[in-house]
Amino acid sequence: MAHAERKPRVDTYELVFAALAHPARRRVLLTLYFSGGSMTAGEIAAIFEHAWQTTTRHLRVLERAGLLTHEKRGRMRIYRIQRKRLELVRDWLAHFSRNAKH
Amino acid sequence: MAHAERKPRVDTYELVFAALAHPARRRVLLTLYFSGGSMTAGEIAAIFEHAWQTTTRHLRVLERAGLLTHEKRGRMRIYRIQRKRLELVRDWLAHFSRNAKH
DNA sequence: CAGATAGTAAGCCATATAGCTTAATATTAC
DNA sequence: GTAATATTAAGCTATATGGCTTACTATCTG
Repeated sequence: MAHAERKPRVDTYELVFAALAHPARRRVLLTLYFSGGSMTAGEIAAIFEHAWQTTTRHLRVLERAGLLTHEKRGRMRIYRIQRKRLELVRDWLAHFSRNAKH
Repeated sequence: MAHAERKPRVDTYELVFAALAHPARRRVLLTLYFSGGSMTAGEIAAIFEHAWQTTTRHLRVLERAGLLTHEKRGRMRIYRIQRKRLELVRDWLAHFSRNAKH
């Protein structure tokens, strides 16, 4: 195996689709987007009824998938949506409109 | 099942995104599409190395999500992709290009 | 009819996921 | 420094998922 850094697309798809599989995580993305693209972890956690530690974990999943990034500002973490990453999904979907044999 | 189209969208998203979360299921859809839109259960199972019973289950998940339908033809089941259902995903993605406050 | 073929169903098991709770860490406020 | 605040980390548990294997059903062939 060649040396790292070369994330094959396949794995990326994997992370992204898995991340989008949970309703809470999709909601985080939507909320984030409609709130201007960035929110603190606390603000994000506040939209859910479940324990905020649970949200923390969802944020980690989203970040691993590249759908979010965060930045430390004092004692807060500001999460920012990475819209670009969502294009991966669009790309995948595009397969179904091209090169069709039918 | 010729009833209504009363399924709340939310649940539908849930089923579709969950179905797409597994690489084998995404692959089924792609293979099906690039093979002309329909294949028998056996042909689909043949593309995988895992037991075909496992594929059967994946097919069930995809069908529940509305991404496939099947039709009995003799002792074979012919699975057909429902491309239209994939538009749900596109619709969801579209949220991120509209009405932005930023 | 028997036997082969195409496929699903059901049950078992290991692992993953997503809640929870209880720390722990870091920063700001006093 | 101590306390409060913002947040993550770690560990527990229940449930879901996705493999497997072993039936079982239905259809076609002779």
